[in-house]
Amino acid sequence: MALNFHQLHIFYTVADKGSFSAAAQALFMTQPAVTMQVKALEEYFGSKVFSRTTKKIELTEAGRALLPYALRSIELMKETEAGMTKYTHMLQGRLQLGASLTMGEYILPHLLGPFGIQYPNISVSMKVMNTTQILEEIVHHQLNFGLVEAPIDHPDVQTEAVMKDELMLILPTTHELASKPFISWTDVIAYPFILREQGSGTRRVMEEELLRNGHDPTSLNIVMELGNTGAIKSAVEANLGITILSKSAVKHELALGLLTTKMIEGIRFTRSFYSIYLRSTLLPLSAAAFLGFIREQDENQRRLEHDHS
Amino acid sequence: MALNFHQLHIFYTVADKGSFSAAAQALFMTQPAVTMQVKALEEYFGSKVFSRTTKKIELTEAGRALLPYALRSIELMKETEAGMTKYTHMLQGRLQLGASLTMGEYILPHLLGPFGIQYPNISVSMKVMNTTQILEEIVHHQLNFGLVEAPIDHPDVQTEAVMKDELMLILPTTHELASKPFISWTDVIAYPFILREQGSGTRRVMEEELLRNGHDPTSLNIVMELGNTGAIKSAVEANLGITILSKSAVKHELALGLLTTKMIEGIRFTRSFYSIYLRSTLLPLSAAAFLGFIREQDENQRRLEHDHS
DNA sequence: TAAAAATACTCCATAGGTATTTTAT
DNA sequence: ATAAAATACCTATGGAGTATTTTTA
Repeated sequence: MALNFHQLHIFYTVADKGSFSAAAQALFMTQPAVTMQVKALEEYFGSKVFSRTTKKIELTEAGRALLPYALRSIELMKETEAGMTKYTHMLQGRLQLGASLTMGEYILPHLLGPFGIQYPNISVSMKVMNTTQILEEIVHHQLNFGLVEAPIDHPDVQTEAVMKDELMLILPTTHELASKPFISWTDVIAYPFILREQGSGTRRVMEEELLRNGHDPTSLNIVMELGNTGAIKSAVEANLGITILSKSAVKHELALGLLTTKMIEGIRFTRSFYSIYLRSTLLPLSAAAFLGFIREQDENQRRLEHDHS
Repeated sequence: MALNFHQLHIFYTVADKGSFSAAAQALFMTQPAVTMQVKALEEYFGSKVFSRTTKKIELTEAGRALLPYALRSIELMKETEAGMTKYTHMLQGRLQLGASLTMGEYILPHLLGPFGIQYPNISVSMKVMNTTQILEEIVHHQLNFGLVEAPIDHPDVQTEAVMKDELMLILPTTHELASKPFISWTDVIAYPFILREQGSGTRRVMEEELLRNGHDPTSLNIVMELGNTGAIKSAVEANLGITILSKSAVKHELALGLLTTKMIEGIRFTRSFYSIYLRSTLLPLSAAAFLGFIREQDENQRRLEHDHS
């Protein structure tokens, strides 16, 4: 047999965990299988890579030499998969996704549609639960991927900020506030305000964020409540009022110069989301594709923002 | 199946050769096997990597993206094997070595002994033939490794300079020529000279090199002909005469300060040897071990030379 | 004596081979 | 028409599992 990624991956995991059984668990295989692969590696190189007693395992000189190569090969595998996600449109597979309440309720529905179009052969199953439960299921290989609202500190889990969403004040380009350099909360409540109907997710997020920033949503001068974001944007364009929406919701109108976004003095409506997944196991390609997809969305948004900054 | 070196290697070879059949030949496997592995890779990524008609093969966008990763993975494999040769002492295997006449007659006998001690489980078979024949057998997988006297220019063959041997004038540290900054051929023939007996390989190499540099070996003032290099060194140490030997033959005496080496004005007894092997196929570990072994010898020599320069 | 690793065995997936068919120039 | 890739089919190997034994702290 020739040298291969798989054995190096197993070798690395054993070295990392300091035990064959622990590595087996992390790799979701049995201990004898791990023993076998390490043995094969040792036969290949004609040299033991671990000096082992039942209680303690230690890298030999050869093992210490091999370790950095093994690490690099794992990195390279991950890079390769990440670099290839753009081309995985017809990929088959199953994506088992855990999402926090907010993620699952307000963000993912808008992502899963387009994702399903791009990847018609990946079946996505999403479970909405709290962060602790998601973490638990990821560690036990019940889920291969999670999206949560706070970074996770766990040695086996990789956390990465994947989306930044920012709510902004949305005005017609011609609005008198558009030329004002600094806009305060007092300015905002002085003008007619348009928003989504009571009970909508978008409205709830907006109100929660306002409260978090110490402002009372009921002090807004609400002139209109509309059933969808498109209607709100049209109303603002028609100069019927102003609103607060996520920047990404108005990217087209920004591009066309119909609307402008403004920050409100002393208020920051930013939040990040975090992808979490097992460090030890290679992310399934379907999950890698999803992660790539999310990053792409994020990039597009960022690029648009940049074009109009 | 997970991503692996093997498939990337095959993919790269197909891209490199521009044909499945050619790649199969280079990889020493059959065309259907190559087709299979490429297909598996394409299924893995959910995307074709080649657009193929029977006459022409072309990388798709995905293929172009994958190519650099494949190359890197091959490089990494090679690096890993090269980096691990130091630890492959108990390696099993067969090394089929082709060597040019000079290599096989004068150099290899001195290397194969120590190599056999370090690698008792590698059986070495050496074939002495001319460079063209060696090249031929390497390309057709009859030999996995060759050592020749000139660099080879062939697209599928990797050439690397592996040993530099230099003959030097050897003197006792106390000899009056030792303090002379420049030594000419006239100086050399003015002093008693010691060398190996007629018919010895070392003597033959030395005489050939002298002739190549335009000097007549018979003009030497020969006072002694001895049966082995050790005896010659002792004789020179005892101030019975001077000699010409390869630098590496006197490294211990140089280190101990018993002898000095000098260049002879206008004469350069240098020559390089070259290892040659197939670029497309991964060098068998036994061959890699041998290459590493040769490099090590070379390094030791170089280091010693440096210490006394 | 109680864990962790090694061994024995069984089974199945898959890689590779041979023979053949399809395809595109 | 021909050369190259794809397909069909078969075999053998080896990777992974379960069950068990060996090892050493």
